[in-house]
Amino acid sequence: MITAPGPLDGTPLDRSFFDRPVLDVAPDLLGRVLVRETDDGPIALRLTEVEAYAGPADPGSHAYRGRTARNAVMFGPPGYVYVYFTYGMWHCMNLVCGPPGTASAVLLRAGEITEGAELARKRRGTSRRDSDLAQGPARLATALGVDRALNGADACPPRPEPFRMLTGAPADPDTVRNGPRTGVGGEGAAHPWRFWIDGDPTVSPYRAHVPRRRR
DNA sequence: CAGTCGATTCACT
DNA sequence: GTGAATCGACTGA
Repeated sequence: MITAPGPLDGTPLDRSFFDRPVLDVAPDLLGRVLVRETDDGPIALRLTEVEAYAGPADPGSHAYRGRTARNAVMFGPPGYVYVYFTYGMWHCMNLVCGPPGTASAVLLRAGEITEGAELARKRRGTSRRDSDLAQGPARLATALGVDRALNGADACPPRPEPFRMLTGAPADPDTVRNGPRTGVGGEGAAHPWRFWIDGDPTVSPYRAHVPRRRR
């Protein structure tokens, strides 16, 4: 039996897609589809907001002070997933870009769940609006069931697990905007390396960096 | 080895 | 808009 193509079908992105300068890859990821497979079922996310982190020279990047146990995946080959744990509660997910050693990555900040919204809502809370399911990097990771166990996972695997990236429908460059990265302070705030699809309801609100108050 | 603070989110006012 | 939650990586002594 032949079924119509759905959001889970499509051409997987080749690893070479990620083997380019991160500032080229980041805007090119908008509109493309990340598929996450688990025992609970598949879920598909159309990316609407990302941020580029450009290696050891980027003051906003985890790679800024060189390689550590946490950021080691960033220093490896492109097309792999870098997951970190933050604020004692949340996970955020990146895709490594550029040749090995470049230590660049794209933070996946927001997207539209195009398949598996029921599963996402089970993870995120039953009363969530659709546009809120993956509106923010930690919400996105939660919706996809991503945690540190997936740090280093292949986003371009021979078999479609645990992730695959599909070409999707790349965003029209005329609709792509860019500006400073959310929550990034210091020197890193100067770089306008946040990219999003203008007017998309799933894009998260911009917030400037706020230094934590002393207790 | 103790102090600091984070690529955040949520509840509450 | 403000503050709490919550923990571990990183820093510098």
